[in-house]
Order: sequence, then C-alpha cells, then structure tokens
Amino acid sequence: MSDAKVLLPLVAVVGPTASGKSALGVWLAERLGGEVVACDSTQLYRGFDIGTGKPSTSDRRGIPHHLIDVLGPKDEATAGGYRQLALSLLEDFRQRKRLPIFTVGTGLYLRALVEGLAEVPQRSEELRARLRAAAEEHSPGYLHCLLKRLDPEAAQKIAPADEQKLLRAIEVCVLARKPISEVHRAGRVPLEGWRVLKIGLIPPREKLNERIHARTDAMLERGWLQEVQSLLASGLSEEAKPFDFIGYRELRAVLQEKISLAAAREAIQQATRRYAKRQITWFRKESGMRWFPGFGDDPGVQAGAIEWLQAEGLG
RNA sequence: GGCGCGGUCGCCAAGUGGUAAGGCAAAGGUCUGCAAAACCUUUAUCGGCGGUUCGAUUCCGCCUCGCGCCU
Repeated sequence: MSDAKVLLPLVAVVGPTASGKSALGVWLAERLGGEVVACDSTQLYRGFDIGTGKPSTSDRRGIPHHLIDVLGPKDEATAGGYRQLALSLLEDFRQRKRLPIFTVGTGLYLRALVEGLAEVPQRSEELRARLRAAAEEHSPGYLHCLLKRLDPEAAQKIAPADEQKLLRAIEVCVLARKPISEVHRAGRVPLEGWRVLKIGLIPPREKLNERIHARTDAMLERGWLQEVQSLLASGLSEEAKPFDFIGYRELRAVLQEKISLAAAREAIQQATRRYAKRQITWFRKESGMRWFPGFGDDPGVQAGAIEWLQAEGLG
C-alpha cells in the first residue's frame, strides 16, 4: 500500500552561499548513487544562471540536478510552491530508488518541505494591493492596528514596521476568516516516508567572506554583466522578480548607468556577506544537524560527511 | 621656523558647559507561501596632559598628529 511507505533516506546539505554545498552534493551523489535537488529560491528561475550560482555542466559531473530552471521570470517562487514541486519529485525518486541529495541555501524552503506548512490560503495580489493602498492613506501604524483587531496574538509577534509580514498575516486572517494564530495552531503536515539527514556546512566567517569576494569576481569575469544585459534586452521587465536578487539588481543599476561597475562589485560582495550571515542565523536553529566547520570541497569535510552517512546506514 | 584650520565609534558625521544625534559598516537575532526578502536589537565618554569651573567633549594653556599657507 502506498500509505505505508518505507522510510527512505534523504540527504540535505545545508550551508551559506559559497560554502561549497554543490561540490559536496555532487561528490556524495557520485558515491552514494544519488541525484542533486536544489533547494534555492533563485536557482528556480530560468535564465538567471551566473549570479545564482547554478553549478555548470562540468561541475555537475553527469549527476542529474533537479528543481533548477523550472520557473519563468514572471513566475513567483514561494515556499508552498517549492514544497509541491519537491513532493512530487520525491515520489519520482522513490520509484526510481535513487537517493535525493538536497543542496539547501533557502532554509525556509527546506523547513516548508520537511515540517510542512499550515493550511493557509495562498497569496492574493489583489488583496495585498488594496491593503497597501489603505496603508498609504492612513497613518504609519495602520496595518499593525488592523492586525491587532484581527489577531492580537499575531500582532504582538510582528514589528509594526514589518509591512511584509503584516500583509501576509492580515491576508491569511481575511482569506481564512479566522486568526492566523489559530490557523497555525491547527498544525502542519510534515514530510512522511523520508528520514532526513542534515549535513551543515559552517566555514569560518573570515574564510567564507574571502570566498564570497573571490566568487563575485569570478562571476563577473564569466560574463555576469552580459547575462543581465541580454536578459534585459530580451524584453524582460526590469521589475521582474529575479532582478531583485543579489547582484542582478546591482548590475541592472550599472546598465541603467546609475552606479559604476566597481561600486556594484563592492555592493554585491557586501550584500552577499550579509546574506550568508542571515543564512547562518537561520541554520543554527535547525534541528538534527550534523555540523562540519569547513567547506564542502574540503577533503576532510567530505570524508567526515560520508563517514557519518554510512554510519547512518547509507552506501 | 611662523601662521591658519582641524582631530568626536571601523568609516562619514551632528552637537552642547551638565555626562554625546544620525547614517553606513559590523555583530547578534526574528521568521509557517516575496526568504538572495522583510524586520528587530546592540555598539564611543569626544587625540594627550594640565588649568578654569559645582561640573568640560564643549573655555584656556602646553604637547601631539594631519592638512593648507608663508618665510
């Protein structure tokens, strides 16, 4: 019966940008008969290749990679959407008896997949537009007050200035016709049938920053600016979601002659450093993580990782 | 050697005789469908010494460093 699924192993290589997740993922896949599944909100987008750090053909070494290039520039990536894609992909892995190796940079997406999401309504752009318009007309604390009336408990947890989270909370309350806190309390449906083995990569911050800087330069040398240029030339709106990603927004500004390339380079490096910091903050809280204090391409880390996985019954 | 200006957190920078705005960076953190996002918190005793004063970062003197000008 399909509802009595055998527990299969699922590997998740978790780490901040430039920590070598992809390298470790491929390395493990080669040795364990696995395939790589990206868990990254930006690699989902077709056409945005260099700056999102998609592994090149040679980096992939013949190992199949999934959940890369599955969205067009006008699509909206969401945690729930990712979960759907990943769930059906996992069914496929189950049938083919292959080991899924997730390389995760977007912690929220992994959590959405593994722990599930509450039964909440999807985004509604119309409702959001209305709320934003209303917020414009009223005083600054309007949205927070509104949420306070709908769900005092949720309002307490969200900062009055955090428009993004306030909008979502109000949206859920309105669409679900009940407080978001209540919806959340109703629980979520976690991933079933898979045993998740999490490998966490945390290189020393100084070293990580060095890699981030070097990688930014390498990406620029590989023609990142030209990539952005041809994306824009292809008729894509400058407002398309992927142009908000680190680097793409800076390079777009260069092409619009708002900043110099040198300034963009520094801004990209800095934004990436901060991004890595936020990722690390998120990952630190992740439960059941097996930590390795180095890079994924480090032989010592690789040996340690496979050793651990084998001890867990893999291979 | 003389004259002038200036030395306030890693950087930029306001300011006052009663114990020092802000911005950026940094660090820490939050997070259930925009997450490469959004948001929150934290961070100086004002170049050194002495004087005036109830009290000086703010006034005075000396020293020191930087910048500019002059001989």
